[in-house]
Amino acid sequence: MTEKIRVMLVDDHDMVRKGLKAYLATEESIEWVGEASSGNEAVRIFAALNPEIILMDLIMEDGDGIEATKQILTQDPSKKIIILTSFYDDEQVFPAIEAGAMSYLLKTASSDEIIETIYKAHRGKTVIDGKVAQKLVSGMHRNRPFDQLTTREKEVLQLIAEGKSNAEIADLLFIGIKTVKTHVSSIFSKLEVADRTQAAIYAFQNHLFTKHN
Amino acid sequence: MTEKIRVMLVDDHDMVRKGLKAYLATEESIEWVGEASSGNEAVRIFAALNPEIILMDLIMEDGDGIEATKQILTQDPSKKIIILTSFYDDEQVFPAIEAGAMSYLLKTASSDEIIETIYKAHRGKTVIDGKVAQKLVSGMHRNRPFDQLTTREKEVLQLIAEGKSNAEIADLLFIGIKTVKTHVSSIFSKLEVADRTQAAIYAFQNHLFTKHN
DNA sequence: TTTTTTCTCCGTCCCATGACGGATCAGAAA
DNA sequence: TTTCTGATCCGTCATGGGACGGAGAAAAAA
Repeated sequence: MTEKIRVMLVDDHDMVRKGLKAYLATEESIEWVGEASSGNEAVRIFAALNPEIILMDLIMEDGDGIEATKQILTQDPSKKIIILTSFYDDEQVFPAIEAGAMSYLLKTASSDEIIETIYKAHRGKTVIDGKVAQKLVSGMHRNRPFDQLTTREKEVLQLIAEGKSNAEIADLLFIGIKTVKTHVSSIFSKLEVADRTQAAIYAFQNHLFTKHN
Repeated sequence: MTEKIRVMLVDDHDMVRKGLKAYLATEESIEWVGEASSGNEAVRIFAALNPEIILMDLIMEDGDGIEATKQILTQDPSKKIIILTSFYDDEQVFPAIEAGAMSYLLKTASSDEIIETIYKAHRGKTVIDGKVAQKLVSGMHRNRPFDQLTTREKEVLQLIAEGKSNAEIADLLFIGIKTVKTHVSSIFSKLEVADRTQAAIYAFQNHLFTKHN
C-alpha cells in the first residue's frame, strides 16, 4: 500500500473538526495529522504537522482563511490548500484563488465529494464547486462598474458610504467642495445611480469597503 | 441501563451531519434516529423518526430553521429543539426563542458542550451560548432607536434604504411630499443621523429590512 | 514631436432636501 | 366631559446636493 495522504483541517467549529476527523478515519489512505481552530493558529503549527493537504475554512474569528492561505503558501508553496466554506460569500472566491488555493468547496458538499477533492488535490487537480464556478464565469468578465472608478472616486465613494457630507469629504481630502461634487457626479454616472444614498446602498450591497480591495 | 435519548439533526451540511453522527455514536446513552438536510424535510419526516430532541440549524436553503421549529412544535409541543447555528446572526436569536426553541448553541461550541446540552435539554433545562446570552441581555432592554419609530416611519425608512426619493415615497404611500419630509425628519432625529444617506447606512448596518421584522 | 485621452480640479445654476411651525384626529387618562 | 399625548398630515424657507461646463496637467497614442 502507498503512503497515506497527510491531511490537516482549519476550522473554528469544533463539531466540524471532530466530525470530519471521525469521517475521514474511515478512509484508509488518508491520515489525519492535526487541526487548527483559527487562521493564525494554522500558520503557527502547520509546519510542525507537515500536512500535504490543508482543508481551510474562510470565516474565522482569529485570522481569516485567505490571509492564512497566503502566509502558508509563502512559507511552503508545495502545500495544497482546499477552501471549505459555508456560503459562497459573494466575492471571497477571487481573493481565495488569488491567494493560491487549489480547490474551493462548499460545506454543503457531500462527504464523498470532499474525499474525492482531497484525492484530486493530491494529484494536483483543481475542484471548484458548481455554484462557485457559476459565480466565477459570471464574474470573469466582471464589468463591475466599481472597477471603472478612478482612485480618487473610490476614495470619495468610501466616504459617501460612511455617511460623510460633501463638505466633510472636501476637508478630509483637502480639496474644494466643488471638486468633490464633480467626483460625486462622476461616481453616479458610472454606477448608474441617482443620488448619494443609492451610491452608499450600492457600496453596501456589493460589500465594497468591508473587506480587502 | 435507562432508555437512550433519541436525537435527530437538521442541517444542510453533509459533513456536519456525518460528523456529528460519528461523534455522537461514541455516546452510549444517545441514539441517532435520523437526519434532515432542510427545514421542510425535517417537518415532513420528524414524526416518523420520533426523536425526543432535535438539533436544528437555522440557515438552510429549503425552509429555514425558525419556520421548521414553529411547525414542528405546533404538531408536537413535547419535542425539545436545540438551535445549532453558525453565527450569532444578529437578530435571529429572538425569533428562535419565540418560536419555542429550548436551547441556542453556536457551532463554535465544543462537542462536549453539545452533548451536555442534549442531556440538559432532556431534563428540560435550557442552555444559551455565552455570546448569544450577551446579545440577549444587551438586547433585552433594547433601546434600539429603530423600535422608537412609528409604523409609518418604518415604512418610510425602508423606502429610503431602497434608494427612493421623497417624491417616489410620496407616490408609493399616496401622501404628499411635505408629509414624507416630516416623517423623514422625524426618522433622522430618532436615529440620530444627519441625512437620508446615513439613515440608509443605519438600516444596512443593523440588517433592518433583510429579514423578518 | 503633436495629438488625444484621462484624471483632477474649480466655477455657476437650479432643485430636492431637510429644518421648523402648525393643523387634524384618535386614543388614553383625568 | 376635558385634557393630554402622539401619530399623521401639510405649509414655508434656507441650504446642501447634483447637473453642467470648463481649465490645467500628465500620460497614452499618433
